[in-house]
Amino acid sequence: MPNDILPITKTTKSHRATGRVTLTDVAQAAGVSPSTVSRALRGERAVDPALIERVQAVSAKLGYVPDPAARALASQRSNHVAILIPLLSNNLFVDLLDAAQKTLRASGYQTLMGVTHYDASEEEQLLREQFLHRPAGLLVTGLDHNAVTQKLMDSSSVPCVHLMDLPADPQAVAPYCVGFRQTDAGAAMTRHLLQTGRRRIAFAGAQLDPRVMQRLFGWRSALQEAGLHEATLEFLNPAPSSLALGAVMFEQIMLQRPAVDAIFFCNDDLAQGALMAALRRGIAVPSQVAIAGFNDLTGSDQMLPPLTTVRTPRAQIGVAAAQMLLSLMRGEEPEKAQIDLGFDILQRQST
Amino acid sequence: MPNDILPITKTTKSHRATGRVTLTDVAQAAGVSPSTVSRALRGERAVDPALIERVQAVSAKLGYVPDPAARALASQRSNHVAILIPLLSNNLFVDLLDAAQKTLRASGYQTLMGVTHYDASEEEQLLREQFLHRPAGLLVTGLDHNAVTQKLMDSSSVPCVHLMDLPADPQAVAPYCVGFRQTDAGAAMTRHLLQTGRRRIAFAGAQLDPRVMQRLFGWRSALQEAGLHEATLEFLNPAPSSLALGAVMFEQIMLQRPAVDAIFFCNDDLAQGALMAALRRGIAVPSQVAIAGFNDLTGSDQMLPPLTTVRTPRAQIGVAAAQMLLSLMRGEEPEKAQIDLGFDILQRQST
DNA sequence: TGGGTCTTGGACAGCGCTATCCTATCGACT
DNA sequence: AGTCGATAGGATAGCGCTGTCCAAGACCCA
Repeated sequence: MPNDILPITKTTKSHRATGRVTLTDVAQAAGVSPSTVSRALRGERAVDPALIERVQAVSAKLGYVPDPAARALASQRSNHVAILIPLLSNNLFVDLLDAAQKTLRASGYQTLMGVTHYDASEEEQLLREQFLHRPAGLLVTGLDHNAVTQKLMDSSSVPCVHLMDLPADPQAVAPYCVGFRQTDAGAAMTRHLLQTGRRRIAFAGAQLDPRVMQRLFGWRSALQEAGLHEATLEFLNPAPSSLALGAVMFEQIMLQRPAVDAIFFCNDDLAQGALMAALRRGIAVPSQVAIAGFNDLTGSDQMLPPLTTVRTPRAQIGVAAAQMLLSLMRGEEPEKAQIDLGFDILQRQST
Repeated sequence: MPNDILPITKTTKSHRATGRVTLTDVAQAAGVSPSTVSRALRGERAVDPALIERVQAVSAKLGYVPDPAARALASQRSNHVAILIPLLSNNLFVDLLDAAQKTLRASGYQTLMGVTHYDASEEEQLLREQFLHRPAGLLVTGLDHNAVTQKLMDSSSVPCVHLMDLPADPQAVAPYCVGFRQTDAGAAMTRHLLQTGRRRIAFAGAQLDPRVMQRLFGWRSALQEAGLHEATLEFLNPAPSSLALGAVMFEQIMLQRPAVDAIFFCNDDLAQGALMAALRRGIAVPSQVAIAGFNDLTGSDQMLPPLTTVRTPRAQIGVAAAQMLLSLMRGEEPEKAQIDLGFDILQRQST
């Protein structure tokens, strides 16, 4: 024999170096080609029912699990869904994330979370990073994005659903979105306060993100309608909202405009802080001043007095948006491109 | 010519079908081999500094971005880090997630979040799913896992850091973990209450996860030390903690044991709910009964009276655990396998 | 000056899948 | 019977990287 040098023996020639059970292993064990296994397992194209069953049995016996990385590389798409939210420190978004994540996972998708901190350039950067993973879909908060972000989304062909907001013009050929009309909600709460006989209704807003601004616009239009709007009743602070800030804003308002008879806070944490401050100062709520919040965050029903607020369907938004995205990812056209989940005025004792 | 059939013309033979700028494109443009580009960009092995610079310049000019899926497939590891937390509805874990996620992202890692709902089999299932993505590292809450989960982690060779808890025996050849001693914290708060002259100190716990139980043990041992422990002072409820539950438990305790002079709640949301209930009932805090909480959640300083609680370093835990994981993923051995970040008793007016 | 080590670049073979093309078989209809 | 189309399986070529092996040159010391 010319070949006197022993060939390097592959000790386990039937096994991959990685030790992983591959599609090929299943194919060999089932006596079919890898293509067939791939098709049988994915339900792609027509495969003989008996074969499908055999392949599934073999693959279960061997404990085969498809490799997402190989899949992503070969098919140019992954089972990731990116979700961009502004903050993790606002329960509102956490509820949204929780609901969306749960719904997507039930359909086999992995959620990639990104926190934008209300920063357009951070949003852009996050989107770029997420797109590298070839997400199958995208969930993004709000409708306002900078031009580059918008272009990234438009040119990517990744299905995208927007959360929380609805476009001002319902007729517009708009993106897919699930939410409610923030402006209407702001106006509705203001009208509720008017109905309870209030006449000097202040608006207290923090963070000043687009949704807060829309609530402000709603408040304005309702007051203008009633002929009661004054610019000096607007108290805006760009800092993130919190109980502590609510307390501070409350005291500031009572100092500057002692005659206000209602304050509409743009978020419940502010309103909760205000309620606590009122308690400390001995200011009677609602007899001296009514206090209203927004979002019905946890604890608002436990306040003294319990807080009147706007109940917003954030968990439902998360679920509905995820479901819409799921159908888009299946290549279907959802029944409605825009879903308005509405809101409720939750009247409690603070107004 | 025998070949009278025109060959299918590759219209853009220099471009990939996907249109993506690949490593090979960069290599050609820079006049080097793909291997060299790969090495230059990753800082792997020694490459001529001048070459590195040229490759970087070319790659920046072409806008090259490595494909994570291809990378994961070829190298058998990804830039994902899996993080398992029990709940998203407890701010404690959200803070942890936020901090860890931020730290990891700064080093180029993508966070894959998993929510276990305190369910061992869900934890196991999540871990299996996450492992498919070949995470570079794993962050997991607590030290208690079922046998299968433990085996999965042990046999995976994925570096893993445990959050929040420390093993009872500091000498044990233990896993990597960052947290503080829950038992000590429970005992410390109890001793604080004893120091303020309280003698009938109840413990109110919800959720009853391992950390709550350790706080309970701390409370027990401190009271036993003082000869003041009674089993009937323990009020435990497996429901998730919330303000509403805190209010209910408070009223229940005041009804069953009207003579208690202090209640130590296992979490601030319970304590906050209790404080609100006391306010509604006109029960004086702290003169009739002192109330203490745990975790210093947002709003505890705004209560009436402000809540005495244990400040726990959850954000720091997230950061430190992420940093420890980063060094493990670099293949380094961290200075300490266990980091105790301690806690503070935050005395406010409720005790 | 000769052999050894160290350094640096390239060639090449996959990683585990999917998509595309191709072939064989079957039935139906002219 | 012959042609056509539809159906179901297989062969093959990548997807875009990395890890391993190899070779060429630089460097060093005796």
